[in-house]
Amino acid sequence: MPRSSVTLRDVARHAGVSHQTVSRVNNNSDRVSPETRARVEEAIAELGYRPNAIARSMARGRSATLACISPNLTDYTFASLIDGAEREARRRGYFLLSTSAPDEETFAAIIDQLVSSRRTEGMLVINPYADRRHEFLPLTFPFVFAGARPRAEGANSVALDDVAAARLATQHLLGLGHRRIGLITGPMAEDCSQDRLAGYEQALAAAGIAPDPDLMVHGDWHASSGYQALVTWSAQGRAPQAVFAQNDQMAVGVLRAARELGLDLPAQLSVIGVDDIPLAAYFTPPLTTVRQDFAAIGRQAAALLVSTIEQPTPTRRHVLMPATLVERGSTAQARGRPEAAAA
Amino acid sequence: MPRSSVTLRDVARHAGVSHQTVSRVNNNSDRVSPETRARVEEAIAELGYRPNAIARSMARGRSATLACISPNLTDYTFASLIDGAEREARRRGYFLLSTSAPDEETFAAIIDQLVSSRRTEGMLVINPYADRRHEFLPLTFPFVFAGARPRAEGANSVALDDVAAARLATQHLLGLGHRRIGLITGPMAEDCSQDRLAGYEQALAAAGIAPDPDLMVHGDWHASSGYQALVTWSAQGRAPQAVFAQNDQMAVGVLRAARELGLDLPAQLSVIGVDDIPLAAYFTPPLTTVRQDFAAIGRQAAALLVSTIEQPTPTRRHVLMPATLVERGSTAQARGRPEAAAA
DNA sequence: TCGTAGGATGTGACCGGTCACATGACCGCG
DNA sequence: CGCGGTCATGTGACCGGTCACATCCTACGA
Repeated sequence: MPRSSVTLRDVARHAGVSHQTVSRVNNNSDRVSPETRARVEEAIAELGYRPNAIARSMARGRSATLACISPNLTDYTFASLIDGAEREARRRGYFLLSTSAPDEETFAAIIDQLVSSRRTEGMLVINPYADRRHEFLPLTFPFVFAGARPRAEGANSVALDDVAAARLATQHLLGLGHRRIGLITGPMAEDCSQDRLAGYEQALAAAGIAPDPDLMVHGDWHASSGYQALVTWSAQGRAPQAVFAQNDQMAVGVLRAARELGLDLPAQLSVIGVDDIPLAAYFTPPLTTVRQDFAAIGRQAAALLVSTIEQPTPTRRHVLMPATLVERGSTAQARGRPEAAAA
Repeated sequence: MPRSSVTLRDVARHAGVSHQTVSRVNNNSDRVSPETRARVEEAIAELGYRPNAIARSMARGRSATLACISPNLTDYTFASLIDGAEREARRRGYFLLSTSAPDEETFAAIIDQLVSSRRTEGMLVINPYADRRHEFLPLTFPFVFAGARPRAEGANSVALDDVAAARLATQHLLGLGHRRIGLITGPMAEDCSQDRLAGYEQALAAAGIAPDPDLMVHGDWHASSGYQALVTWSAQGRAPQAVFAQNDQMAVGVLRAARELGLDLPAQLSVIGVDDIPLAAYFTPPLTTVRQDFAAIGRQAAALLVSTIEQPTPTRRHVLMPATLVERGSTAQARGRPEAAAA
């Protein structure tokens, strides 16, 4: 794998043809005779020629590159989404370049480096409403949002059907006979927190239960906020029978707090989360959760982005992905009323 | 943020100067009079000009881009390493582009797309010995390995001091009075598994204990393999007093198996891992582990890569990063012999 | 008064591909 | 037999920057 800069013209000279003919061979044009093609291919192999992607991008005016930007790379939910997007992009002949921007400032800088400088043809934005970062997005560029509904501007987007997911979780708890169901939300600035709240309320309403504001706590997605929620409820003497945490991390925090408070799990407290993080089955008790298929969301998002780029007519779509219940050990029948079903 | 393709020459025309002068302003050359600079800057702002990164790369012959390739993006250890590398690269004026290659074939394709086509100036390879992927690396290109020792070819590398980390873990267990210490390794093709085995044996030797082959099991980094290890030991009636799992996931698997076997943790079994994954404190009992600073490893690796690129004389360095013990609840004094210290 | 140094600016080629178009050979058909 | 059509190939410009070098102007010392 020689590294010297062998160019198209070097190959042309070596093969005794014009640079254009080499270009045609490179691009599998059918306007080349088999003999010439063979000769050129031989020259390419001999010289170890590899086309220069930068020059090609320059000449073609397109980079065949997609970008993906998320608040960080370490969060499992983002990472697995990116993983899916990367595969799909590759499958469609694009290269996916992923970066992270912890704050708005970095976000703006990256947008400038990627979009304004024309390094990329489209962009996948994960969690655009994590802060005010969405305000830095140029309007006339192909974007797809992942994990959020598009707002005013209206980019395409792909997300979990958060309302349905929350309904599923809540219904599961209701089905077990629980009536006092606590809710721990994510940051309310994010769509998914809003939507999961809506789903929770819908399920409650369907069971004829009025949501109790004392049973709702706002968390920040981290385990510690779930932990804190239960500790606080408990201190106030108003601990729920069951808790729906809007993500697994917070659910795990609840589990820990319950253990430290000496509760018998799941007998005295049922806990359900959302996501199905990799080690969910290894907590005590194994976590019941509503699974979302991040890889599928990523694939969908990448596919949507590609079609947005390639199709002249701008579509405005919001794709919702289904959630599935994964029952493990952290939820159980409500005590004392074995068959008290809701609704 | 206008998206039209305003070029350098458009700006030049608008400002009534030559294209070169605009280029000089762009690059903060001091060879421009303040008045001219002001005029050009005004034109830039008016037209919404943004330099085209592709064209610049082309003309300069360098892309100011680094690439990072890992087996996947979802593994926390990789992701946090990349996160650190990304920050450092940015700080040094490079853009870090990260990709993942699950298998050798994809790896080779990506190398081709990134390296041979001159899109990137250097590359960070995470876990180069995950399979035979390292064989696809061109020798004459700036590489830095992360999480592995360089072999024959000898690229630069940065990794945890695995030997010391394993010694630390083993010494911790020895210090608690344990003598029968089980070891669960990662895949033996990887350096870190080898090195962690060496550290374990060193600590044992220093305590005058001969390693017992029956107490060593090979795992695959996944929790299930840790789970399986304890189940098997137990079935054979040779369960150890304490287990050193070469990573946290496997340690968590051991924890779960122990619980299912009805063991009282940590009284009947001490477990220690390596990594300090995010939710380590939320398992039951909270996991004692040897922490490695992935972000720091990533930063170091990026820094080393940049200096390799920028310095003409090729250095061959292998940087080792320190590990620290994080004591939580999964390890405890050996039963019956409260002060039986080793060595 | 002139030569010259050095700052400010302009000129044209070049990076390595692709594009649009030109050319020449060969073919079939009226 | 001449002409249009198709195929294989070549020519030169072009993408949007940067580089090396040329040029012009001014100030300063001899």
